[in-house]
Amino acid sequence: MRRAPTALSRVDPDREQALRELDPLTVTKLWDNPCWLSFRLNFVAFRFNDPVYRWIETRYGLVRPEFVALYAVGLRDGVAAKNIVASSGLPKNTLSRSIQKLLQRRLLRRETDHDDLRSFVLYLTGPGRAIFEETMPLMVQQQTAMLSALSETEQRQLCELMDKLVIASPTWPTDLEKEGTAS
Amino acid sequence: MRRAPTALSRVDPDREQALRELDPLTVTKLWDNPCWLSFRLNFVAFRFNDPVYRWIETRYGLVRPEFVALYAVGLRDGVAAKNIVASSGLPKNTLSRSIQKLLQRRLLRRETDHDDLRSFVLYLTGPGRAIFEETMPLMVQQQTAMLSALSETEQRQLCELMDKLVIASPTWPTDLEKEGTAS
DNA sequence: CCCATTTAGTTCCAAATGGAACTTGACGCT
DNA sequence: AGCGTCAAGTTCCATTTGGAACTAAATGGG
Repeated sequence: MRRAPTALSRVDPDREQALRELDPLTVTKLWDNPCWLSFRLNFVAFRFNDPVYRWIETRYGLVRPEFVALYAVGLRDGVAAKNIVASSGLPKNTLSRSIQKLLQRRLLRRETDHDDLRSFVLYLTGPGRAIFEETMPLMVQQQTAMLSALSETEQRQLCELMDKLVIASPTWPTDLEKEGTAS
Repeated sequence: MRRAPTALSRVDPDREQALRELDPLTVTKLWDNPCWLSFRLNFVAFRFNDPVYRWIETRYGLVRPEFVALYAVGLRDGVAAKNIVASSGLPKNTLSRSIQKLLQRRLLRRETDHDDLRSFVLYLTGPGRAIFEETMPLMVQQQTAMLSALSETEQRQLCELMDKLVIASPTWPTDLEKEGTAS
């Protein structure tokens, strides 16, 4: 149960380089960790998220859940808070507050949903869309930089593999459970 | 700039199923989002992290940064707080507190590092290791469940692709920057 | 058609978080 | 050696977070 599947053996100058630049514990978590998947996912995701959210914060004064909401509405006009909650994993009171702040700053606009009077439908205002459109290319640029270590073929492979995982996700357990493995 | 690279076209019953079970905004973020990579990474990582941390919390009363610390020491005896900070992205005061709590609960033990008297070297106690060893198989089980949608070959591919990304990571920009792309 | 249950969003408040300043030790540089 | 800068870990405190209770609307039996 000790090691990750990727062979650590091959003599590879890039790998040597990476091993030298990364903290020894990080190296352990990446290559000597039975849970290699989650740590690598989190690691790569963090290297995307962290610059993005820091930039958004310093540039627009929007904190993470606020940008999550703005970005969601930017992708899909007319969503409701419940959709952002479902798609982000953030608690609904956090998102409620974030949306309030975006409404106050006139980056978002909302109308009551005539099919469900409890609910509101959200839209970007002009300034809101301006932020979205200024940020998107930078995010894509960061993604491109991160993917540039992979060939075109490998990029497509990665996309397809992630795709398969995501499609299978409804079948995954939502709770850890001790299996009834006797003995 | 609108869509993700994965073809949405193919008639695929599993995909149909997934599209029906997921929130429409989630579907947009996954398949109609120029930043498909980060969202898929975050999505899959969340589906691992969330059950794990909820279980740890209800079972042992350890909150996320506490378990991060315990797990790190479990993987690599004798690390210091600074290593956990570097490898986790959590702020150092948060980890300082988490380690204090683990010390109080006698799940961790520490000695001053004789090579650097500012620093402490951390070890798991018996009860600490018991938690680590009880949790690890459940985490591996969750990972196995999540990977079971992929064939052996695909699992190896994914591992290798993530590997390449991680190895390239030291070259990635740590800040978003407007490129000087004229016109 | 009414009442019990669920759902969208908000409010409350105790607890967690994280930036900044601080303490103590290490590391260079002359 | 002596001194300025840097690093490991802690403490302080204003802000953010998120569980739980709440309001109002929808849903679904009987």
